[in-house]
Amino acid sequence: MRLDERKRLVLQAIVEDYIATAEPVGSRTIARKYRLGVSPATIRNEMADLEDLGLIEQPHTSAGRVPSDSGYRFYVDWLMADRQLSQSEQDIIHGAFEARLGKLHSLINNTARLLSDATRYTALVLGPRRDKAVFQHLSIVALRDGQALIMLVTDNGMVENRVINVPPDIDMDALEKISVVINHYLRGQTVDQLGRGTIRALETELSQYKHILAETMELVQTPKGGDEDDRVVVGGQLNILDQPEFRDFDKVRAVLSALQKETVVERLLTHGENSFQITIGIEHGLPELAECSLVKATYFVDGRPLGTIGVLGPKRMQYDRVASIVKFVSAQLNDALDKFLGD
Amino acid sequence: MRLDERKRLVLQAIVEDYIATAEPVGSRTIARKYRLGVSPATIRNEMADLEDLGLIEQPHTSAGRVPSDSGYRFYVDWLMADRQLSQSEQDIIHGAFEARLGKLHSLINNTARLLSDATRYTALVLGPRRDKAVFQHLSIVALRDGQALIMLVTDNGMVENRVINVPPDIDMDALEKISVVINHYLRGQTVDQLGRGTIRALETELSQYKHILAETMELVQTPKGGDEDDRVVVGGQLNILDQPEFRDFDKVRAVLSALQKETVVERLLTHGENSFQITIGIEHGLPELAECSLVKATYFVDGRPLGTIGVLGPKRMQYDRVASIVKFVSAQLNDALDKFLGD
DNA sequence: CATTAGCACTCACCTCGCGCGAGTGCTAAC
DNA sequence: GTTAGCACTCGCGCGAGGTGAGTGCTAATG
Repeated sequence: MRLDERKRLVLQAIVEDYIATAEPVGSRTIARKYRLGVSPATIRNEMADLEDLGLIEQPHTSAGRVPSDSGYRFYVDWLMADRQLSQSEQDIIHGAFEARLGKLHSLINNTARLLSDATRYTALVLGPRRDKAVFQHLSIVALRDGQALIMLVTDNGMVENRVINVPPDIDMDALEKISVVINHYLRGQTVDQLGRGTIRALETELSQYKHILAETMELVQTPKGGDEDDRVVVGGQLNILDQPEFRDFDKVRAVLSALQKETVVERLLTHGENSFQITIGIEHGLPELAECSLVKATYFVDGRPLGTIGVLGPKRMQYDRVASIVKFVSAQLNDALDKFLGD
Repeated sequence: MRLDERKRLVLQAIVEDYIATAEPVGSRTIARKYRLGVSPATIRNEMADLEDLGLIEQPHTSAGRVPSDSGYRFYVDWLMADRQLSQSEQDIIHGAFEARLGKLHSLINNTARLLSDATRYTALVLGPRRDKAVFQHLSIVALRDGQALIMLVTDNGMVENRVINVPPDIDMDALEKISVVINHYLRGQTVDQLGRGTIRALETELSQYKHILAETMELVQTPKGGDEDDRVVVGGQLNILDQPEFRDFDKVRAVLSALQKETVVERLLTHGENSFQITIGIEHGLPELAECSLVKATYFVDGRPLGTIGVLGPKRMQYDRVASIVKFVSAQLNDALDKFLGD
């Protein structure tokens, strides 16, 4: 879509004013605030054209104009300026990643909080995919008679464990042996490429310990570490209460309850293929979140995509600011993870 | 406070009707619905008396009556009938605990969901206290050059781990040795009674591995497993949106944001000493949650208190139903944990 | 003396109508 | 092509009036 310079300026003014005020924008306002050097009447003509193009719309006759989804899209693609984060903003974010190595989980958790605090919107963080993880180490530890703990470490920093029942008379050496064998067979494999052959071989070699092996394989193969799915973290959910467009209980409930469901958030964050992407309104295909936009970025370790961070806000979102923050945070996260996991 | 039979019936009618409808209750309603065999005028006289006693109040002249905090308290202490859970309700809850052993964390997580689904209010679950936990086992596993994983198991089923840096040239045997020594010194101790002496002895014996020891002791002693505090789980937060008394954004925000803070929830659940307790309104001393009531119960393993479960709802809560559910769920949880952790 | 019928009174809440003002589209003049 | 002017639209806020639920008081009643 080609627009002449003035139409672009008018559209930009409408989008930015609406983002700032949440009120439909009138021709007079634009003429006054954005000094295009023309009268409101001219602006009105331009606005009529923009409306014909589907870039803006009127909530009702005799109201100002509001950007449509494609209006936002055009703004994001063509009009939006790159916004530099101020040095102090950068410092704050950078500082948050200074914290010492710890659990991957808390790194992800902190990122969610950081993102939501920085943007004042809701932050979504998706951790590493379990099935792409490379098996690194497994240990089995006897806890007491009849119980043992299996612990699994993968290369992307995830640690999973589970308590299992074992025959009460089993001795430490047997457990040790089992874990040595399993380690030997699984080292370096990703979970989703575990072949039937490998499993069969294990079953043969450990035929006396069927039960333990079965439990272990279940831990290894459960796609998401069981029912509690640490993969998704949501931060700052309550920030949506501050948005005037959500001054409506049904809308709030719809959004919040969608965010409760890990599958929804996961689909949201895995939708699309670009490593940085802005999704406006219904573009993601989730009707519950049709009133929201999402700015998301993938983070990497050693050039391999590990997960995604995103910021969810109203369609009337400060795209420029949020985009810079998301980019910056994901870059910081890349660095932190390289230090944490990099070889 | 002594009340004659009829006053008790009137109070009970007011509380129960208000719980059911969320509307101030008038004298006519009581006479009609609760068939006390007297006219509205008589009820009005009784109500005036109850108001003098501070058990009920009027939102404004010419409205019906609403229970006051002490009215609820009287109801809960003296008037409320024990409610039996139906067999099918019991079966559902019981079934939810049938699930196989897994991580303690997911047991707690599921309990929160179960409680909130069953009551349609918000569920709070407090997991085991870290500092009362008895050290059971520690292992150190080399991950790759320069990194290792420390893992800590305590008797109450908690498993904590942390990635640490180690000298790149350290060998497996050294790690093994360190963990043997630490295990030897710490086995059977609770975290909060770790004496200076023990620590000094460890420092002497492991003087070559100062750094690793320091990291380990930090993991052991960090009161709550670092910044991410798994101790508190909240379920069904959105249920408060269904309560008519919270059809107000500021109130919703106040409650939800209080529930976001682990410290608040923790204080709420650790307040008071009884193993089963109903807290009405401001009795817990947290002004943010002054409009809420809490029904909570402690759960045990081997007779030792491990944590607390609770249901948070409006003061206009179905105390009888919630009380039975909370009691039943905590009993089920006791059983499940005894199977899980019991010696 | 407790109970009840009757009655005047209060007050939240709903609805309706009205005026205001922001904003538009159109037309005619520049 | 731009702009001034103007009639028109329509959401919104406000105040008036009516409604109804509920009360407190008083006097009559068994």
